[in-house]
Amino acid sequence: MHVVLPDGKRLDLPEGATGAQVAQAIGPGLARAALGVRVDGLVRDLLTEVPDGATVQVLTARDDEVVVDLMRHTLAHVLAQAVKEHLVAEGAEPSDVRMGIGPTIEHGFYYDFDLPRSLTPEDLSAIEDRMRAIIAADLPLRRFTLPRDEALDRYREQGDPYKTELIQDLPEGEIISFYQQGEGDGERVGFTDLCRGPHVPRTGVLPSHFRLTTLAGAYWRGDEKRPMLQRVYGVAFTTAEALEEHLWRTEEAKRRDHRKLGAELDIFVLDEDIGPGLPLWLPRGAIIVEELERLAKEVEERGGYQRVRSPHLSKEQLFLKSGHLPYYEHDMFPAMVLDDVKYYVKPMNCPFHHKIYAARPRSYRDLPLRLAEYGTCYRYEDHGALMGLLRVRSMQMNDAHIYCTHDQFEDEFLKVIELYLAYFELFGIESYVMRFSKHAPEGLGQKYVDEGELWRSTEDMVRRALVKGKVSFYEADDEAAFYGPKIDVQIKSAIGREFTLATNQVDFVQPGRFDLVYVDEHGERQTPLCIHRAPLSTHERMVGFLIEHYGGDFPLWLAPEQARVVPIADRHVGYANDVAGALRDAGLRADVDAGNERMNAKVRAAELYKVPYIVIVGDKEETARTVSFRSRKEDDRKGVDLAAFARHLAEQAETRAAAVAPIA
RNA sequence: GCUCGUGUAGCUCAGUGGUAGAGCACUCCCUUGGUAAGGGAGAGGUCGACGGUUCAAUCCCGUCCACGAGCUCCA
Repeated sequence: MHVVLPDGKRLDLPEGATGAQVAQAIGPGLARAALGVRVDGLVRDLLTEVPDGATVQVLTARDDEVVVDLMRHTLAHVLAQAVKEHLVAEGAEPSDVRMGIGPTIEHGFYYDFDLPRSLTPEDLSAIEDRMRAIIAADLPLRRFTLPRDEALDRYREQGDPYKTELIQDLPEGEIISFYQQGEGDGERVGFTDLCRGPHVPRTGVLPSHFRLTTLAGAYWRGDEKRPMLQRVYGVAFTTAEALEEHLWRTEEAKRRDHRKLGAELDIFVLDEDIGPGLPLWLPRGAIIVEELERLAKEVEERGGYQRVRSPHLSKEQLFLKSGHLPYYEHDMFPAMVLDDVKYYVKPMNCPFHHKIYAARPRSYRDLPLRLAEYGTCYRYEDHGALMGLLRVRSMQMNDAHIYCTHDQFEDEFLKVIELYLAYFELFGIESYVMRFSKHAPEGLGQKYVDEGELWRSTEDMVRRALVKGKVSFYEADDEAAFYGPKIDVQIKSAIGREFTLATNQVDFVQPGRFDLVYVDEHGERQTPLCIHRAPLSTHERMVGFLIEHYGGDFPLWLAPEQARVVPIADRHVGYANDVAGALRDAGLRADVDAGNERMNAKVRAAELYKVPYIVIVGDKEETARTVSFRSRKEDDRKGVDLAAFARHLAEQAETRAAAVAPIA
């Protein structure tokens, strides 16, 4: 057999040659440095046979970004071996230490275990020490294969339900590969794992720049009905600098965490007496929410939306009609019973808007009808899912429902997408992913209304609209709403957790259930389509996200306190009040710090509060009717005309400017 | 909801089987200072809640609640 090298040279090899033999044939130096191979573009390890005629490139430590994944994968096995050693050393039976899966993830790896006892954070450092010892021992990895039946017997004999199940899910006749590192030798246990690979050739090449980070529970195969395993997470890098940088970034992210900044900047609080997931907006937070609403109202007014208002409660029958009961009941607060009638707090505004649509006959001339309301909804989210403002139980939706004909759908749907893209541009949101969330046929009648044909045709319609609008997106099965497919905009929080921000959903179900109709140009009664949209998400989640996005350093229009005037001495308080008054007259939020403190302390306090403009006034300013300021937005200035300064800030705020031009 | 962890003053955190401390913040007094902490005094806590063990519990045990990490779920 032969392989082709990247430079086009042909290399003849004995039958069944592995990646290691390719490296050896090229040269002994390369053989020592080799960590893996790239076979026809795919990363493989040195232990696996290469196919005849393949193009093979030998990978070394220089191929950092590729081999780091091989290393992480092998580190997961080393972790598993270390955990096994750790527990066997304290007397556990080796067969009681069961392994789930141990894949590579972004920045590192994890491994899931079913163990005779719970691991504690103290165990982690002991396990880490054992991992380092395994690396120091430079154990060679050995790859071998077994036919599916033999592999199955092997794990059945060991009474291992997890690996048995994994193999059972592989197709009949499949050859199963295993990786083994080390032989049984005193306290060192040999470790063999069912694994597809690829791995580095020996543990000695693994970097010491790794750290076990967290201990957590994880359901076997991600299924909440199945046993919960113990998951150990680790991060690993090829250099100490990369590890340090990662740990530093993690710390930095914590400083941006909206829960921390939200408390420091007095934006919101959560109170035990009120309940989990029910945030209180402090005055400063309320300002941010109201600025967002002001923006949305302006934009929607231009977009032909009409504002409506609806109650927080309704009788059961409304939600039976809408289909929220039973499809959505799990997420609703339980009913309250009054005079033998059940009332529910609303989890969504749509049924109310449908009733507003139905409040009078509609003609095709009324469509598209766009009804907007930032209604407060309540959803009974799982305790464990709650997170600051990003996942709450009381939320104000940036909601609207667009009723339109099938012909109008594409246009309206794309207009909504354009709307939230315009918002993202305003906020400077660049890293997001559009997810086209579709149903899963097996969920029909359970998670999704049982209308298979309608689901398919609606999804096709959405896909056509997206393609026509040249929007880049990916498709995700089993992520739709119960009433139809949707577009979700996925973003990441400061600490890296992914969640949905904006959403745009199609509803082909509820208009029919509510007998919503319009009379078309032929006098026929037709059922409209409904688009649910929340381009600013919920105001809770949006503010939570924006706090992190800006690191608390809001653009002027969103800043709760836009300017703080600091008088240098008590005799300047009068003029400081004049300055604040002039700014307020210009429509700005400005305060005077008249407290009994030195100016330095006041400047510091304002800086910590991230006030965009700190205005300093003393004798010079008072005499000349000017201000001096330091700003988070532009260069510091002294002796600026007060009226010009007020105009400068007012213009920034009115235009919702991100960048600031200097004062003319 | 599940697994693990945490819970002491408004915040950040010490601490002990004999009912508690620091720094910052807060209040008052002195200081009137030109761009990130001037000085002093004072006030502030049922040590998350409820049970149990004990002569005695903030500390040990149990249950619950809240929060955190992750899983599941989701705007």
